[in-house]
Amino acid sequence: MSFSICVAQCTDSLAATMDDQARIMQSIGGVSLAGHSVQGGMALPPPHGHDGTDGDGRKQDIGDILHQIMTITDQSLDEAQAKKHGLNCHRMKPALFSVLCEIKEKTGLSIRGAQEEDPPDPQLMRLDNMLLAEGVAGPEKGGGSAAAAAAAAASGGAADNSIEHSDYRAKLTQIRQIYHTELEKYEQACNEFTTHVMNLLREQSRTRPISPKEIERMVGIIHRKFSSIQMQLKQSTCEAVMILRSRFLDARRKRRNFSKQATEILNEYFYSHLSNPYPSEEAKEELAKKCSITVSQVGKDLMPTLQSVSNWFGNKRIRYKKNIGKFQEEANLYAAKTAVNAAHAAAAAVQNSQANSPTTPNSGSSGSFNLPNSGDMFLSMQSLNGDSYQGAQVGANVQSQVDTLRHVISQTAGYNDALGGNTMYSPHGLNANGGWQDATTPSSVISPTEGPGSVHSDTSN
DNA sequence: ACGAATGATTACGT
DNA sequence: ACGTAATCATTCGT
Repeated sequence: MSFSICVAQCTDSLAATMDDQARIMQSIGGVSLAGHSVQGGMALPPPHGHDGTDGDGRKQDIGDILHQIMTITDQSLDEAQAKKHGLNCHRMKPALFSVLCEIKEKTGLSIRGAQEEDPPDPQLMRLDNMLLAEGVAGPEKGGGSAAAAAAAAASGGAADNSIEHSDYRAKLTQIRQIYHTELEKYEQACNEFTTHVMNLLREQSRTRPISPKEIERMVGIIHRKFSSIQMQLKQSTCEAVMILRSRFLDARRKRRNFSKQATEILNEYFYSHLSNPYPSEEAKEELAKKCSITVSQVGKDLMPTLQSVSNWFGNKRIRYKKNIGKFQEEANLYAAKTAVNAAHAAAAAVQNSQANSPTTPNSGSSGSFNLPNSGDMFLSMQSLNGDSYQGAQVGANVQSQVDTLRHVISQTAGYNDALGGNTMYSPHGLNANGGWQDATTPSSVISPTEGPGSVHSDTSN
């Protein structure tokens, strides 16, 4: 469509003269059509000097309309609505619209500058990954809370065995919650704003030409803006998690020792399973639970978690292996304790079997691990020390240990092994390679770093 | 204050 | 995933 035709339409509807055409064109040209080859053989005559006021009035009229269109977005919504309606009904509207279309076509070509560089922002990706890894983003970690609930239930009402851990998790879920609500808010706001803008643009496209491409571009801009806001949210969330994490780790770094009882229990297990001190998952759990139960919760002693038990055994194994001599005394001590347990258990068993049927050996087991594999223990100590000290040792320790061991005894199962002398179990510790060898391959290659029995055969000490 | 003991973490291997 | 070995950081006993 040519400009002249459009202007002709325009002037037709206004029943304007040729002069008026020229004036209109001039005034439009004033907008941004300078240099445009509008003429098309129709030369622009200079304005006649005599049609002054009338022409000026119309010029004013057109200018007004244009001005109104230009400033329509600056006005309040109601005003704009009213004006828009007025403009839409204006006689000159279709013509003007066409003019604007053409103008736009000529000038709008240059709007092709900032093509969205969509390659995802590496930093955003980093943040996303971190949030995902930290469990803030991504699927609801129902597994974790369910597991925690299960653990709490399993421990039979006993408090969660990792206060700090649950504290950390609580804080993390808090962060997570905030993050998600904020994110949702942003998303909602973004959508709302986008639809609003789109509606607005569609509405405006009736008065001024707006291509779908432009709307798309605008939407893209909005999305980018909002995603930059989201990035800020993600960033601050990450920071919060990092702070929480570091604080949590700091708290854990400030380690506290286990309680005496907890250490006792762990040591008992260790030395009674010296041949294979690798507690199973269940055994570890059992140990952790026992330690937590034994320990009075109000104390400031650290309650071992399953992880702690694993750590403890890891440390113990390595340190024992590194310097068996140093642990000799401890080993003897716990051997004696276990012996005491066994003795008590044996006595109890005897009593029991006297009172009841002797054919129910393990009936009293309360589902605890086979704590003192005493056969293992006795032989182990014997071979380590070279002579049979155990009787005396037991005698020396019975009185002093009875009280502290009572609770263990009550929980002890499998005492029949001790009674029956389960010699199938080979007493051994480390093999020649420095590792704990298989329980089924007996060996005499027990090599403490110092002479066997050279120090600790003295039981009175 | 110092060193030993000790719980936790890390790097690495399987 | 779990174990070992080395190491860190704190606590404990002196």
